[in-house]
Amino acid sequence: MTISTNRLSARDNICDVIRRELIGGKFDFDQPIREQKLASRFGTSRGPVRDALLRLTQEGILVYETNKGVRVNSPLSEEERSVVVAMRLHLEKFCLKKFLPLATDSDFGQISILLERLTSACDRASLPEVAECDLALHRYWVARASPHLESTWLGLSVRMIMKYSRLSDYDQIREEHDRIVRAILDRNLTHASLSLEANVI
Amino acid sequence: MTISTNRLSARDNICDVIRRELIGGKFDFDQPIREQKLASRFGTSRGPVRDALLRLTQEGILVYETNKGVRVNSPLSEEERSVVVAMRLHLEKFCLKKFLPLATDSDFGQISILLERLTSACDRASLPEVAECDLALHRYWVARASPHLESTWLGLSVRMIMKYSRLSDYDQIREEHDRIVRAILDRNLTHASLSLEANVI
DNA sequence: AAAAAATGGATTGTTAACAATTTAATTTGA
DNA sequence: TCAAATTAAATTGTTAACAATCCATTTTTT
Repeated sequence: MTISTNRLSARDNICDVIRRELIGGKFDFDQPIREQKLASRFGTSRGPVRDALLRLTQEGILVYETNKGVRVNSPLSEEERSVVVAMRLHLEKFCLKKFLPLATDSDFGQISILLERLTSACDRASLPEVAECDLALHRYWVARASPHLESTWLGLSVRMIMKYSRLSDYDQIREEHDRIVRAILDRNLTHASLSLEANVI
Repeated sequence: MTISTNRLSARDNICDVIRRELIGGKFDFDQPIREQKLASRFGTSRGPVRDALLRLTQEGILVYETNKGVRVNSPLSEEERSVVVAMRLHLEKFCLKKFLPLATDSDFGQISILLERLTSACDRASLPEVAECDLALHRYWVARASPHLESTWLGLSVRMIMKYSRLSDYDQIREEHDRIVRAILDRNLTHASLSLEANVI
């Protein structure tokens, strides 16, 4: 989560790195995650690692079993995924509606930068980076519109994006986000919502 | 969360107790929560307390700030709440649809017991207990229909139920849940969904 | 030989001490 | 007197050691 911190702690750092790798598909489903292994990898003790794993558990990426540690959660069924998609869409459309009127030039600048990064990641055809930039872009307007609902949105989105077969067509991703961002810069809510619906599936 | 454990650890215990108290309105909004205080109260060290607080943070009940600890999250705005309600309703109706065909007599027995507890809590007019029993009842069919989405559902529901002005009318609560459970025992999806819509608002 | 019991290694759960940071109180300076 | 700088207390962040539990292997028992 890291809701606005200056210097991010070991825990936050570990959490972000692991989440990125999980999103990028670096671990297999049901694969157990060992605390000590991560601790030595990040050069810390098991404490911060445990904290990070607990957070990811609550996000639904990992599953926890007492005295057995965590493992990568198995993927959602098609039905479950469609429910999550609908919820995320509902939430994100609400956030867009709230965001557009209060968006400043600075916001537009930030969004342009994030779109730039996403485009660049698509060019490099790097799936982990694409997934991360994709989330970061959407997250921007969610966080601006409703900090309260940011963690809810993150949980849904991360769960959605895992096992992302759709992420093969980088041209399409770039195109879809181009369209969303253009609509946002025009403050055109209808168009932005429609573009979002085409993208979040 | 405690996704199926035999003996629950200090962390799980603390987490459940604190969540219950938060739902019951024992803490004020924005009130800071001190680790040491809880630790001595539960007779443990700060470790398990930290774990529990992190979990509740991810559920959205608490807010975390680096080096400053956690505090009770401020309540959702009316708009935000209506979005959460819509999401929860969507999710829970899906779960009902999945649950009804696979429900066994044992399930019906469990649900009846949970309803009994809710009714009893209403009789005692104990708000914390009513809130807890309410959640436990709904949670039952969610967990049975889709363990994957249980934590998502919990996050939405807990966030919804905090600051529960609606929970004043205990007769209505009992009535609404009576209706939902009756529809479930009849395996009447249409009726169950409608009763749910009247309840989750 | 098969099932049950015991063993040892690996892993998680918990603790207490220490380090780093924040917060409040106190002192200092203009 | 008021604001800035300094100190002290409170609080969180991290660590390493120890306890409890799980899991695979070996031994024992029938």
